Amino acid sequence: MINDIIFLLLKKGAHREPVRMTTSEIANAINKSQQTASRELIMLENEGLLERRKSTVKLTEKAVKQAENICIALRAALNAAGEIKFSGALVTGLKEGRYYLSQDGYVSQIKEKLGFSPFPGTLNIQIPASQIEKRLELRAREGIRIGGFESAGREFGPMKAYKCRINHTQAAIVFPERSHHGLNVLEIIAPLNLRTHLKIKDGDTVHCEVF
Amino acid sequence: MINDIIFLLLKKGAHREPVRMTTSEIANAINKSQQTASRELIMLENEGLLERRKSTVKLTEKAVKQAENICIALRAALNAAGEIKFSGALVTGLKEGRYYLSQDGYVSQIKEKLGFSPFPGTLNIQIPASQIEKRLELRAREGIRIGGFESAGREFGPMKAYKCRINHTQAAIVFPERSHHGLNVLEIIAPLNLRTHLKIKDGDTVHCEVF
DNA sequence: ATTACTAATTCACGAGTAA
DNA sequence: TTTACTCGTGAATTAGTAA
Repeated sequence: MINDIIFLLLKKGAHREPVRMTTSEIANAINKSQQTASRELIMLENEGLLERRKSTVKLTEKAVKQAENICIALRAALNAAGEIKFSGALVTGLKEGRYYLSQDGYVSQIKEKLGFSPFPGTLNIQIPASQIEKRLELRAREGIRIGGFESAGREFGPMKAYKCRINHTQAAIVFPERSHHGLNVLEIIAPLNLRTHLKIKDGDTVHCEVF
Repeated sequence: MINDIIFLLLKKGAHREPVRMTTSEIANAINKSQQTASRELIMLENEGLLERRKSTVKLTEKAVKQAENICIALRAALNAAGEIKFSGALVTGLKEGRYYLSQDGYVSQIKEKLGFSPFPGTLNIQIPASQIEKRLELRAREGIRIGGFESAGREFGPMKAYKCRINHTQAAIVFPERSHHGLNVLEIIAPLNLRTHLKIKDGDTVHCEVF
């Protein structure tokens, strides 16, 4: 899964700068013999995961990448558990949603991957700071990827979507990869105009349940 | 380090509800023989990391805690690289800081572990939503633990502290384990009255650099 | 001192199979 | 079916040393 020595070196900061550690010290730290530590270091070196220079060790970029991937996978697995619900006040956005959601590049993907044709416009929900951790948690989840594309010389970035219900109506939260909003605004897309359909206006509290 | 089977079960959501998986299926998923999977499951069961009931498996609280700790340690090690800086507006808190920081249980520990005698009062900095991710990152780091205690029949919870500089003056960020503040307020303690020392007032932008 | 080789040992693995 | 036992094999680990 993840190598003990790499984990140890990570904790010692060996991905930042070379760390002075003998094979015996490493062996001691991982509860193995000096011989095992020596052998493993040779193997890790051959795999290109670390570099040595007169009894200093430094992790390579490759090792860090590998550790990061494991970390992300673990986090996703651990979090994939709980239901996520938000509630916040309806606010008016910058009206760009209408423009983006009239781009066929987005529309066709949303139809295909989310199963509805989006109303041209986003609903913006301002969530309190207490829900921001949940927002980060959600974003760490797998989600549905809407790819970016180019159209009329302009570039449209990719985004991630999560199916949800807004006051019990089918919708989706979208996280554009390059968003103009801060962490406290959720952007919602839906097959119809939620404002008129749900009879809601700015300031009303809106509930959002991810599934 | 982290067990393949536990990782697999986590991905299958076995920490939420019992998951139906035979030893052969598990063996297949981790590229081992059915016999090895069986043996490992027995061992994990003996260690109290999972429970079985007619070919369903469920991870225990202990297993989840263990995985969480590994995840946090990994994240902390990986992130330990970058400097963390905050900047935000000085705000007035609930004035409880003064009360807490006159408790000898806290004062003596702060003297010992942070190396200064705290001015009785906290400085509260309101950070923008864009810095909340950094705040979570900081909290995932090791930090200096200030233990909880009881005094005069009242319970004082533990907290974590991180040495920092406020506008170049020595101080520390504290995270009470049970905080009244949301994620957007940082509480700072220092050896002197920072408001008068730095000549700052509510609304002024304050810079905080962790090291 | 430290590292890494070779040889001895131990322990993890999977085949076969019973329950 | 599935699970888990025994046991032979070999890979992983350590002891003993050389460099």
